Amino acid sequence: MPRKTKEETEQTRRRILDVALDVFAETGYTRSSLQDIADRAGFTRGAVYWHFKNKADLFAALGDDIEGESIEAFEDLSRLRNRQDLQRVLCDYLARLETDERFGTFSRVVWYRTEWVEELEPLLRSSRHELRDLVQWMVAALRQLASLGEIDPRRDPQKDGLALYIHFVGIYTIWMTDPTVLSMVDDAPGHLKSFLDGLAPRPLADAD
Amino acid sequence: MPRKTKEETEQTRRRILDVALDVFAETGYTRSSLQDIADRAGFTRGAVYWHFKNKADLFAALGDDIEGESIEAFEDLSRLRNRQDLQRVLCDYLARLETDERFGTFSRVVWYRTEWVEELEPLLRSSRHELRDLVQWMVAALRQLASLGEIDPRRDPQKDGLALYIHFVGIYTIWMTDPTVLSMVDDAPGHLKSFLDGLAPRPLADAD
DNA sequence: GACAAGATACATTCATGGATGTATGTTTGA
DNA sequence: TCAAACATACATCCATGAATGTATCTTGTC
Repeated sequence: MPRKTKEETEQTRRRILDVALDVFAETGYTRSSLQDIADRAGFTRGAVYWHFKNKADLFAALGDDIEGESIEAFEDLSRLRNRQDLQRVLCDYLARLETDERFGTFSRVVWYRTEWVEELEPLLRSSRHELRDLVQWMVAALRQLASLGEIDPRRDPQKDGLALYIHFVGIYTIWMTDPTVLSMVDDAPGHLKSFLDGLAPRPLADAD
Repeated sequence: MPRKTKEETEQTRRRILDVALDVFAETGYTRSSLQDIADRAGFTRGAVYWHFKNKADLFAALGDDIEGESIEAFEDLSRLRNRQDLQRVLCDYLARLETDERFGTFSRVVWYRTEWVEELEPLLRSSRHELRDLVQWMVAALRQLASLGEIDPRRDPQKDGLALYIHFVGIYTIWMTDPTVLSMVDDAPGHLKSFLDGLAPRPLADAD
């Protein structure tokens, strides 16, 4: 039954996107066939090819749809005024993985259900690389906070940035590979806070 | 030219294994074809099918060949006598990723070049799951050290075990996704040591 | 406001290629 | 000479992508 309402058309597009995320999460990107996606969405491959150029394009559309401006929180350093701001940025991102199911699932697909191949580099770049570049951002963030007197000036921001990155990636990866081990909302903030507090100017006597 | 010496036969088997590791690392498991592997090894698929049942079997053989008794270091807790022992076990494992190139490459293939699918579960289990189960081991290890007076008894081994696991997985993952960010041999020990030292009975005054 | 005309939103079909697995050669070392 | 150690050939399957079919919504026109 062709030629539907614009609204119906948009529904089928979203339906395909939703099913694709599930299928990718179950089967992995490479082994997922457009046939299977179309079947489970209740359409044929014709519908998929109408809305998306091919599987890679479908995957990219999924990313655009889900990620949106998620990582933009890491963009502007100037807004970081104290350690708590930094903690909030990091924890908000982590918490969203748990809160926003589609975001969490998609991230898991990107990291652990998709074999890295050159063809997919531009698609994975947005997700994988942004996370990879986070070290630099963290070092810069710590420098910024140090200049504001929020961090002991005698510390090495390079080294602390790496340590912070280790914490972040560790939490990220553990949750990715097994969400039952820790909770992004309940456990992550405590770990990051205790680490960031350890960077404070005076060890434990800042009762100002 | 069939019917070779036993030694020659073993050479082709190893050659196929070596090439397979390279191909898997480059192309990813799913997209690697036995055709490509055979070509680059200088044989035909016939040779591959002679030595291995199929691709999954080849992958499993690779794992057996490389991993060997690598994780057995984590087996017996009883040998842990002090914090340094624990640090050594962890650091040795991490360092081996960098030192033993085949081990490092294979681990990367398992985690980041292979889409998780049911068919491969028994194969990935040995690598992925052992790492996943490490939390439990770490908690137990910390309990053991606490009973030996190596760790402040007022601390929570459950929480510290998770924190240690976060460190370990963080370092592991960062190196996996980009080995240039940190060195397993040079950087990892320092990070783990400073964490473990923080668990000592008396904060900073144990100059016994 | 009714009615073509054309575009849309798919379904169907087909051609192609690539990968797998198996069956069958073929040569030579033991 | 037999069987090991491959090479070759073959049958099968499945996914892709494009081409084509088609029914219906939309739009312009009177």
